Amino acid sequence: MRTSQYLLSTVKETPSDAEIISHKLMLRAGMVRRLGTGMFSYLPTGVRVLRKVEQIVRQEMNKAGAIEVLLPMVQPAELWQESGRWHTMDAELLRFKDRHQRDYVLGPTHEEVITDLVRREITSYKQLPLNLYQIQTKFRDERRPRFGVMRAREFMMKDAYSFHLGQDSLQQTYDAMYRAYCNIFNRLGLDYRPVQADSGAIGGSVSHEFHVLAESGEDAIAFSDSSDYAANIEMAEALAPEGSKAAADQALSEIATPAAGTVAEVAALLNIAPETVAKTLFVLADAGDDGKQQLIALVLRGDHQLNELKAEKLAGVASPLQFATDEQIRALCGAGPGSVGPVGLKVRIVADRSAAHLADFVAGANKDGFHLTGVNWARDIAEYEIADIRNIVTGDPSPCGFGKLIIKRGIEVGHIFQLGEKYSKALKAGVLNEEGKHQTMTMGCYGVGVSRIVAAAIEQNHDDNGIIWPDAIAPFQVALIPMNMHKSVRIAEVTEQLYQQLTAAGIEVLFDDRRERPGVMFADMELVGIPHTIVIGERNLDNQQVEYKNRRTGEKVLLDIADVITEIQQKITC
RNA sequence: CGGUGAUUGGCGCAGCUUGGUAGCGCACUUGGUUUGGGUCCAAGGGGUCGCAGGUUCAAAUCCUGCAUCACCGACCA
Repeated sequence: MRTSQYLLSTVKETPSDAEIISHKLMLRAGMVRRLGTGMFSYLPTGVRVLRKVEQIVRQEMNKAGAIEVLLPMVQPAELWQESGRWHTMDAELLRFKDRHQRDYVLGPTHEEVITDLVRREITSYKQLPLNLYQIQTKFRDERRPRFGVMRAREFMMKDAYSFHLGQDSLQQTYDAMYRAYCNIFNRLGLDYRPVQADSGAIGGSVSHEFHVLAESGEDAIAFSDSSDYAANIEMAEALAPEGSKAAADQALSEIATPAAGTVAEVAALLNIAPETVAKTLFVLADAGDDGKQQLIALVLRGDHQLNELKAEKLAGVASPLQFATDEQIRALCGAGPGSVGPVGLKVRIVADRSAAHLADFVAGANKDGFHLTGVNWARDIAEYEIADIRNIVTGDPSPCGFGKLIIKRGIEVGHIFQLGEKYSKALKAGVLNEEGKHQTMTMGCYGVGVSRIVAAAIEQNHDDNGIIWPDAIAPFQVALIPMNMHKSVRIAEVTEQLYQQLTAAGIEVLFDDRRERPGVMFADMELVGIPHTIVIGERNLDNQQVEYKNRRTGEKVLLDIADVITEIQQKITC
């Protein structure tokens, strides 16, 4: 490709609405333009990268035995009503009507459509297992789209859905997808980690997220510093503190703490560490027989944070998790949220493992402006349960039993999930089994955020001058930069010849034939992030040489013109 | 959805307090100059000042409403 015939569309200044580096660089490098909130037009350079990512995903999916399909983006409401998500998905689902006033949705995902397709096509267990995938545009009406294509409303996704007669078969495909995903991210050249994203519900570990590690990541991931353990921070188990609990030494006593509501204020006032203060939160319980929702007290160590997902999973806790209002708390405790504690409460009390390990601790007195010191479990609070309800913090022991946890940030670019029968049951998707009996299929689903990978790759690969593409997904592999081509016939001829040879060798070349000054060309090629550059100048031509420069390492070497093709082929690592 | 802020040429911004019908840099066009790291000089083209209404002799500027966009928060198979 010649720049004079290409739409490079690079810009010097950063549009003011770009926040993170990948968004800024994608705009500056002429990859995307914003059309509306969370909607982007892809310019030629952006499309090239997107297609590269797609192609790698496609190849690895095919290799893993999945079969490509293409499903409609516009889907009839009936299917969503059948699965129940017409009502449960709510605002994220973009709905609209056609000229006949029939309801439709813009597909945010395709479980319904694929399950409908398979229930029509598949009738016998002999046709299973089956793993179908597509690479297609999705639309989710996110409440807050941000970070450019990273969290856009319209985005490109690979989604695969597998169908099985039973759990064993599902597990096999799940494992195959896990390996395929590792292959994909290895080939993309990204620093990523598979992360446990769920456990429990069906038993074992049934969901993994694949995260590209980056400071700007929206998700926090807990890693063991001495094993392969990695889990979404929401899922990481917080173990009970080691050793036995200290004995109760102090007597229970009340102390005035005027104007001290938060743990930090109480700790400062009493000149004690926050971890010796217990904080008490109230959530609503499931409705009882009378239809009323009691409160449940959750007690945490002052320096810890409630993990809402863990709390929501506690038996008896209303789902979705709802916090009690100040009025409800006052009605129960006789005090405001800043002065409440577990002593004397007439409701169910759940203490976090670490909070339950405290002795002689401080807690609200259930009397405005007062706290209790010397509080002890059992002695002062007869009935309580112990559970893991907090977020892990750096330094916690790893649940795998090896090492301590460290927390890093990641961008979720893949998610594999064992769905079970959720959709196949709702849509009555079954086959006849060996006994000739109808059996509901078991499903798995496997997503890769294709457009998000593009942004994540930039987050991980850039410098002050712009993007540094891994070879596998670079829009062009080689940039040809001639010096003064328009004044030197010799330069023009050599460059033209190199362009022909490289292109003939199957290498993607961007030949900068614009009538621009060298600085402009260097800056643009670096901004766009082309990994390998060849500079053709008079000086080196005298020795039948050109200069090679590596975008990532900055390495510069002189190459004999005759060797350029073979040298470049060796340097391209994909 | 709540909070905050923004909206002036393709992009980045000034002008608004104190009303008098718009300016700078980049980009673009033309001519010259320069040519291994975003040259320099000159001359040009391009704007219903987000939309609607109001106040006023006069509104980018003051008032009201709306829209769009962004940030923080909540939310996110």
